[in-house]
This record gives sequence, C-alpha cells and structure tokens, in this order.
Amino acid sequence: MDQPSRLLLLVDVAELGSFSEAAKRRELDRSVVSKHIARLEQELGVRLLNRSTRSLSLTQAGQAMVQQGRALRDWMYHTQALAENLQQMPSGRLKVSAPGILGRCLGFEAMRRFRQHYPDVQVDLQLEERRVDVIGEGYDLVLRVGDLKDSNLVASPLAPNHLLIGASPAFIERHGEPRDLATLARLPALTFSSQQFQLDYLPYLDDQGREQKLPLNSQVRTSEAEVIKRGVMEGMGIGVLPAFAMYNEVSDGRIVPLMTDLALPEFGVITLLYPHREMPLRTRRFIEILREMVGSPPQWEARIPGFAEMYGKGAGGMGLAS
Amino acid sequence: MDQPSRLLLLVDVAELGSFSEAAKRRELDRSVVSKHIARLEQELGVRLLNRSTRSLSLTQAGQAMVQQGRALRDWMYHTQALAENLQQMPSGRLKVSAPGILGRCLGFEAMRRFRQHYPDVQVDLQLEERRVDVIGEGYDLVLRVGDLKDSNLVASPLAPNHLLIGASPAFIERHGEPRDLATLARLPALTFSSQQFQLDYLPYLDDQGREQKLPLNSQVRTSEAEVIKRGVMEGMGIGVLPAFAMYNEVSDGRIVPLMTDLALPEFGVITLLYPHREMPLRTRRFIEILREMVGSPPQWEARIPGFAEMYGKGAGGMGLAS
DNA sequence: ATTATTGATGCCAAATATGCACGCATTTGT
DNA sequence: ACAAATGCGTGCATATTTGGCATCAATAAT
Repeated sequence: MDQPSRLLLLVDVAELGSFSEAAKRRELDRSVVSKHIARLEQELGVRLLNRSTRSLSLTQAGQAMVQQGRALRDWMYHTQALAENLQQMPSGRLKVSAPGILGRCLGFEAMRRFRQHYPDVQVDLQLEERRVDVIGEGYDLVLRVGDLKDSNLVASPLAPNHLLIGASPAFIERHGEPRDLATLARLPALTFSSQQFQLDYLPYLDDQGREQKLPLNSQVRTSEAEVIKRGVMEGMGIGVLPAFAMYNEVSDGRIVPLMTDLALPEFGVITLLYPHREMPLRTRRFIEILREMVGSPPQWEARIPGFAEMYGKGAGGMGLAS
Repeated sequence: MDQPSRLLLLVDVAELGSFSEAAKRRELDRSVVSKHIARLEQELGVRLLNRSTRSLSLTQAGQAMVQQGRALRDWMYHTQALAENLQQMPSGRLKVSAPGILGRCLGFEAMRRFRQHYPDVQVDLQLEERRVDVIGEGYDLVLRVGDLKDSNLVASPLAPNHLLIGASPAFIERHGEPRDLATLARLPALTFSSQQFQLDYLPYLDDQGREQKLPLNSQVRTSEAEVIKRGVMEGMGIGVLPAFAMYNEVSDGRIVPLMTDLALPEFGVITLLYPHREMPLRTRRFIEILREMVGSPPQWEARIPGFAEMYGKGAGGMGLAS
C-alpha cells in the first residue's frame, strides 16, 4: 500500500470516524490502519488527525487531505470503469444492495439472468435494510423504494410501486369479501414493518383524493414479506404488500386482490441509485436486464388481470370511502 | 506498489517509450516494470501496450489509461504540495534544473542562501543544457533564458538578460579600446556556444533600431562561461556574455565593458518555469530568495556603475552603427 | 470503581516485490 | 547475410515490506 492508497484509507477513517471501523471495512487489523495513517502523516509531513484517545478529529490539513482522497477515490473508480468500458465484456464484481423484500423479489431474478449472460462477472448481492454508504462501500448499484436524493448519487426510477390488498380464497370464503373500509379494518391482518416500510396501516385516498390512513387489525407483524405471503396464502388474514412482492401468487390465484375499487396512492417509486460517475459496463448491463425484466408497465402489474383498473388507477376510478 | 502507482509507472513507460527507460528513471529492474505493467493490464482487464518486440505502442485503452495516469500524477503532486503548504516549514527535496551558466551564476548562490534559511530541505540542483522533462522528472523549478512557453508549464520572468562586451584592462592597453564595430570584429574573441545560446556573433541594433549580427573573430569557442571569463581576464580577447555572468568581474574592475554606446538588444529573458499546479512551499521560498537576490533591476546591473546608460538602454540612447 | 473500547507499539510470520539469469524475438551494423 | 546488440518476458532465490497478534495506555460507559 503506498501513498495514494493510504490517502484512500484516510478517507475511510475520516468517514467512519474511527480507525477500528476503517479496519473492519478493509478487513485489516487496527494496528495496520494506525501504522498507515502514521506513515501518511510522516510522508506528507503534516499531522492529519487529532487523536483524543477515543474520538478522532481532522486537523485542517487532514480535512484538505480527505478532500483530496475523496477525489482520488472517485478518480480511481472512474479509471476502472473506463478500462472496463474499453473491454468488450463486463468483468469484475458487481456489487448491489437492496432491501430484503426488493432483493428477493427483483434482485435475485435479475441476478440469475445476469449470471446467465455474464458468468465471468462475480455478483455481490447484499440484502439489508440498512442505509448503505454507496460510495464508501463501493456499491455499483442500490435498489431502494421511494428514496430521497443523495448528493453525488444518481437516482433513476425503475417502476412505480403500487400496493395490493390480498387474501386467500379460503379466507374470503370464511370471512366474506370486505366491501368497505370498516369491514376491512376489522379483518385480521399481517402487516409489514421494517426500517424502510411502515405498513401497519393501509394508506388510501378518500373521495376528495386526500391521503388517509386506515389502521389495520394487525395480528402478525413482520419485517419479512415472505412471512406475510405465506400467512395470507394459508388464510391467516389479509395482507398489504407492494404489488411486485405478490404478483406470482395473485396471478395464479393463490392470493386474491381485495377492494379493488378503493383508490390507493402510489407507495413510493422503485428507484435505482448509483454513483455519479462513469458506470462500469457490468452495471449498465445489469440495469438493462433489470429494466427488461421489469418491463413498462411492470410485468407484475401486467400479469395481474385488470390490475390497471384496480385501486383507482382506471380512467375515472375515483376511490370510495367508507 | 499498487494500482495507482502502477498507473503512474505506465505514464513513465508511455512517455519514455520503453520499459527499460522507465526502469532507469525509477531505478528499478526492467523485469519489475514488465511485471507491474502486466499486472496492471490484468487488473484493468485490458491490454494497454502493443509490444512489437522492439517498440511499444499504446492501445486505445492504453491511451486512455495514460491520460488518467497523467492526471493522477498531477493530482498527487498537487496533494503533496497542498500538504506542504499546510506545514509551517518547507520540507522535502527541492529539485531545480538550470543550464550550466545560469546555474553557476545564480542557481548556486540562491541555493546557498536557501540552505541557510532551510537546512532541512534537501536540494537537487541539476546543471545541464539538456531540455529536461519538467513534469516527468519531477522538477520543482527550471531556470531558462528566453524560453518559449510549454503547455501546462508556467513561465514567469525573473530578469531581463542584457549582454555585455568585456575585456581586461591589460587587453585594452595592448589593443586599444575599440570605437567602432569593424575594429571590434577584428579583435580576438572568446565566444559562447551551447545548445541554449549561440553567441558566436554580437547581436546589436543599427541606427534604425533593426537587429544586426556582427561576426566576431572567435579564437576560442566554449560552452563554459567560466572559460570565457577566465580567458577575458587573462587578456586573451574580448568576450560577449550575459551581464549576470560577468557582474562580479566588472564591478571589481577585472573586466571592463567595451563600446557601451552601442545599442544591444535584450538577449532573451531569464525565466522561471514550473509546473502549473499548486507550488510546494519550498519552491515558493526558493523563488522568493531568488527574486530578492536578483533584485529589480538586477543587482548585477545595479552594481555595474552606469550600466543603466550602457548599450542603448539610456533615455535617448540610440545605437551608433559603424 | 470497573469494564470495555480505542489507538499506539513491538515482535514475528507471511506475503510480496525485487533483482538476476536466462530465453526469445527483432533490429542494426558490417 | 550474419552476428551482435537491444529490448521484453519469465522463473527462481532473496530481501524487504506488510499484516496480525499481544500488550499497553488512556478514556468513556456502566
């Protein structure tokens, strides 16, 4: 590791605020980080960090050097991407992050297809709710739903995210099909709850088009969409999930959409996030595959008969309130 | 050595056009260079160089990478300078190039003073006529006389370069003091000749102000100004040299200016050349010392009584032609 | 007061880079 | 045309460097 790399290391230390954390990210020993920073200071002839034994603070010189390092990091990434674009085939390791639900429903399938096309490209598909540090951890692409803009990240919409209220045929037989919100609210529900989504309620549009929240009778709360789907299919209750998470079950009839006349708001947008810099070929190809797979309108909507007319998306489809 | 450094190495290879030359500059074995470039190609996944056994040529990818590398090199230099500016004291190694005559007359003295102020800064004062590769060889500063602009180099004038025709008192006694050009041309002369200067003739301005060249009776031709000075002092002949090279001898009377009524053109400008990027503190300090040492007007002119009036620089001083 | 966390330091083992010798292809000089 | 020279690639022994572990000192949390 020489001076440029040490500069990059300094950036990690500064951004994570600790030698230990930087060491963890780099999979190195703390002592190694300590030594490299010390050496960098010696090479540059300036003290970069004020060590207060427990907390670090950047000196003025440190700030300047971190700034330099950040630019260097982007620069090197750009160089790498440039080189990869000059090849004919994508290569390297595609690193993607997605929240679990998105990753399982879209990420996995996209990854499968991508691997078919480009078996030489390794894939690192991280499924976590945590808000990752795209630049710092070297992600090529992040899938999010309804995410806000981040500086020096590019956000590109992939598909609208429509909700779907579902129950199993058996459940409907037992409880009857709900015709109004009050009835719906009384039915036992499986609800989704994670750091990303808080779907303990049903968001809907009243007859004035204002967004309202209907509290659900949440019997089971989970951060795992699979649990909801399985529960719904086994007739444990109704479930409110993004359409992309249920389309398979809906299209083969295991789950039936409920109250399709109710107008539901868009629940965010499925978004692609990537660093604002030349994209490696592998990333571009992956996005192409992803878009082709999703289609426009999203295939999960196309494959649910009449979805376009459901939940207030039809021509004059004004929602009905209880 | 890791990827960024390998990129820098690639730049050297590309600029020198050979692995061997690059190895020489870096003081490495050829094989090491070969291995590093090979590894860089592997890391980037692109072939960078077409090896035609004897000559190298850059591939398209290679060109792009060299471009990146050049930017990286400047970037790292800039980073280094930035760090050094944040220190209180200059540090590192000041690397200066100057043609021999300038280096001996100005460079050495400036270096002496600089070392007095900043003993911690090592100095590398290269005296060579060769046109050095400022960026590639890492020079902080280059002294030249009358140099043309180079892209991404900054040129800053240090002092005008006036010529001086000199002879020893004994020589004048023997040959008489010349009063016209014809006489002057007949006197035995010691002339300067190097790649930089071609002073086999005396450039002068005729009464119309047009530049003319008077061939001299060159008995001794040398690339070493010291030889001319010594020869002139020992009465071997007249000498035409830049004023900065003779001022000591003139001011103590060992050399006497001849034909001071003749109008001589400026013979270029003594110029400072440095890379177009943030200057390290040591460079700035060195330039300060240099400028202070030279003064304005140059001390070598100030210390020659009446120099301001000599050679057509006086108010109405129009040259006289033979 | 005690414990756990964080950074610095010293030492040893492992990884890595280096340099030499050699091989090979091509060009230059006679 | 042929030999010598030039320039790059490769394998191997060695040397330098690097990374990891244990330890220590200092501080913040319990």
